[in-house]
Amino acid sequence: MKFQAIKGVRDILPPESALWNRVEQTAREVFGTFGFAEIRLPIFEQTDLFARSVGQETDIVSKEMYSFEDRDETSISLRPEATASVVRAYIQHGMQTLPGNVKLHYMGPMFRRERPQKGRYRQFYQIGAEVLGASDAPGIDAEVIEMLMTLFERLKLKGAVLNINSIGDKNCRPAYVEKLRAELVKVREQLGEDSKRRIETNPLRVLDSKLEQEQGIIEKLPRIAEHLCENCREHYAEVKRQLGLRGIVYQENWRLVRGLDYYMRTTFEITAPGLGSQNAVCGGGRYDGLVELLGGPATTKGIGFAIGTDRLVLSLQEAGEDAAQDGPAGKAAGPDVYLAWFGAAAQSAAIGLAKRLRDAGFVVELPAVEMKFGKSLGLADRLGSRHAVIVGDDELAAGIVTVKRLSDGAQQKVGEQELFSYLRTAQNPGI
RNA sequence: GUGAGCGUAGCUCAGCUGGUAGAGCAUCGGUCUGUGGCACCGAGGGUCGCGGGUUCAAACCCCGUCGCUCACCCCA
Repeated sequence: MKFQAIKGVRDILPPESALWNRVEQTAREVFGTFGFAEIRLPIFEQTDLFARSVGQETDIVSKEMYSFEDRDETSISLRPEATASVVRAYIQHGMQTLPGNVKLHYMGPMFRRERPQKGRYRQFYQIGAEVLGASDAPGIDAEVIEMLMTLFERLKLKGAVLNINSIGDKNCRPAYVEKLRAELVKVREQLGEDSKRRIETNPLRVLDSKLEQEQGIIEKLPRIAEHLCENCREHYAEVKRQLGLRGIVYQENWRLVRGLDYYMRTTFEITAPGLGSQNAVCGGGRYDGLVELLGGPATTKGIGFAIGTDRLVLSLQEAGEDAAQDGPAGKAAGPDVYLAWFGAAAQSAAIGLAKRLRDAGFVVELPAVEMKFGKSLGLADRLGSRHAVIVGDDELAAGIVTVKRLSDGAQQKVGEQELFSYLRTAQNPGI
């Protein structure tokens, strides 16, 4: 094999692509009902945008970005996430002058140069949404989460678990981080290599460690919930109350920390089964300082999330939710009508009929060259067609067609108007 | 970046203690010039991931390398 896809990227083939479309379409519908409109963003930006927002010292920026020098020598990067772009667009287009909160959603590929594994790719897809505006009301946090849960419910995602936490703001987090660091130094020798390193680089990350021998130590570490400032504590309490008002079940997880620098206060993550080691389908949180950091008005607050579409689809597949495809293995669902024609005169009649059928919304397969009768019906069968419509000399002479139901072989001769009504009643409406 | 497992036809795999490749499925054609699923017959398709070494002889043994997968790290 000469060419193959680059490491960590992949093709999404039928019938899986149909599930992707369903997921993305459902997201558009659900988000639309919450008043979110779609924003289409560029796939690359100035490198500095990501360095400033995501954080220069994060793994994403320091070692995972696809960066390159443009011809004018500016550094450009493929986006590793989209919140920075949304905020950039918000500022660039002066959206702070729009009435109320600006609610935007997006979907598309992101790029991070990590070692691929189950549920992780170098080109991966996210569906995300952001609320930007003057208000940081806890009700916004809760509604954003409600919207997410509504989507998952609509998609029949099984076993989704919502984890929430508050990681404080610039008034209380630094002091907590120092306290945590001080405690970690005391138990340094009992920690693994990775956690030892994080004492310096990112003490919060230690809380997220999965190492068995560290669990007992982590349980005894100071918790941020007990070190939040007054404002953060009240905000967090109100977010939880607002979630309760919406009937949303959540799990408080004091060890939930986010990897991107811009998060503060509310953070959340949703896990789902069937994903292997990477079990988070969605992560998000509040980022009130980000707009100002990127040069926008200091009064603008923000909150958002990103769903890992690859992982969401994977979890749905593991649960058998992709069974809606009923075509032959490896193929998309078959056509409604296979239009078998025989002879030059029949071909021209079939071309016209195919057009009228398609205009009426039927999926029509029209053989490009004449085939033997048996071959043609055989192909109709293997394509998973529901009906064969036969146009040969006999039909032409009588001005009718033969329609045959492939599932049981029942067939009859009908005029064109009858054909349409027959096909409509034979359709499986709904689903 | 680190570790482990795996690389034989489009797919799933067989190939014994070394003797230069097979099956099933799939594809295409035929039996079959107005009726599909079945059956039978046939065809195409492989530098055995790649390179080197050992050997009279390597898919098989040794070394290296590339790729895939999973896990660590980190994250969606």
